[in-house]
Amino acid sequence: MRASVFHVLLIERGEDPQAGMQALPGGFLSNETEGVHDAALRELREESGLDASELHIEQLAAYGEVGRDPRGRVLSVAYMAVAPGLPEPIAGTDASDASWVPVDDVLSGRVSLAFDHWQIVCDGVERARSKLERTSLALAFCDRTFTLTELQQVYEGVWGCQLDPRNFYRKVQSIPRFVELVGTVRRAAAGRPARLFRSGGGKVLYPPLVRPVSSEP
Amino acid sequence: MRASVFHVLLIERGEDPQAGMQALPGGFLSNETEGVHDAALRELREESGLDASELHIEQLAAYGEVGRDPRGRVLSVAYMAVAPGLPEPIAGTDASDASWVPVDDVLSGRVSLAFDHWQIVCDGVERARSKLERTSLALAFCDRTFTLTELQQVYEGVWGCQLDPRNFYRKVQSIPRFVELVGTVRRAAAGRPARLFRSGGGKVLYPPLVRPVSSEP
DNA sequence: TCAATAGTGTCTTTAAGACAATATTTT
DNA sequence: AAAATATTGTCTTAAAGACACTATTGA
Repeated sequence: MRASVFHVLLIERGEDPQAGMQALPGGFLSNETEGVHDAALRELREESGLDASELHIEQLAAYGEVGRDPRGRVLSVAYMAVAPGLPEPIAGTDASDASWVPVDDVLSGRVSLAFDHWQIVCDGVERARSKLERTSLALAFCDRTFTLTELQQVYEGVWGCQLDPRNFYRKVQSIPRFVELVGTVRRAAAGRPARLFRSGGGKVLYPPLVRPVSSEP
Repeated sequence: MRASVFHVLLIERGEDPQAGMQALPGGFLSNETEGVHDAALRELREESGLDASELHIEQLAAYGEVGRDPRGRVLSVAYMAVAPGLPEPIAGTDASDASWVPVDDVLSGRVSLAFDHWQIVCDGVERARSKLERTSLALAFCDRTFTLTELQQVYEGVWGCQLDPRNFYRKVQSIPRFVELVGTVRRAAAGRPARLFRSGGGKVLYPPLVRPVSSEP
């Protein structure tokens, strides 16, 4: 299996301002009885067809400086949802404007985004990188059961570095309540079958899994 | 010198809703030409007399669930400013409704707050505790020059734990670009004068200064 | 010289980093 | 048997934790 790549879901804007640009899915709060969290779920569903109610989702920050949107001082509350590898959005549906883009292409500017969405992606990526160290967030990138190789690929993909599998195995299994062995095994195309793990229930990693220094230049 | 205590600035609300309750300083955005960051500085100045433009200030999060404010779905964008020990707000001024309250009194519920401000304080405290590990945020709690004892008291006060001064001295001075010796010395009432340090310019602590496990039960 | 505070040194334990070898599967 | 992947183990180095002692001041 090749290495996992950390992607972000983008849509192509259909309307001005910035029609045709790539952007994060989003929209405006509806009526007064909708909280910001629900609005985030609704907008994601409307624009990409994804239901994040079963995913890890957390608020990133609010963006409300003047000039970030030509319509005036628009206040955006950004959320980050985390999911394991998902299928491509299906053309011809509600989600046909959506696509998964490697975060590196966004961070580096190879894909440019509308408004200040580049900054929002940066903040989200840094949030994810940081929480991988001290929380079990990495499991949100995995299915309910997973192999340690898959878990390692999450860390490598998000941190953008290579980790030694032997040291990773030892470290991960030494953190109390991080992962827990389930009896079964996953059979791959070739090679020795991998043992399956699930969450050990712990939310805080202690001692933390500290990323190598190279990750932030 | 006795241990430092981590405080939060609260005001007594003068108007309904929740008149008379303790609350975080805040208010509404003014006109369309004011960004959220500037609004935070303005409200802090108006309600407490503090000028945070020279302080460390960062956004915490946005709070916008229904039911958090009786006036409807009010969206609050919370900011956290960090300062070294400050004088008591002076009675008879704009700031006379403001006071410094130990965060423990808020977290424990001994002092109860209006709206969902308890949650906001919790989030801010956790943000500070967490950033002390991997960033030089602790220096924002110190004057421009400081002693290592003072720095240790910041960590102890924010984390709510005791640290061994010998291990702390060694650890702090081993982190590249964290602190830097300045030639001079601070003379206290009694005892050996302490060497003064200043920021070493680094913003990221690597290796991190990990808090002991007891801090989060 | 005593009380108070600052700072250094040493030993032990634990975790991280760098490696090589063995195990279990499919083809 | 060969290729592919998973897993375990060892040695070295670095960091954390637990200690006791020395240094420099004011009273």
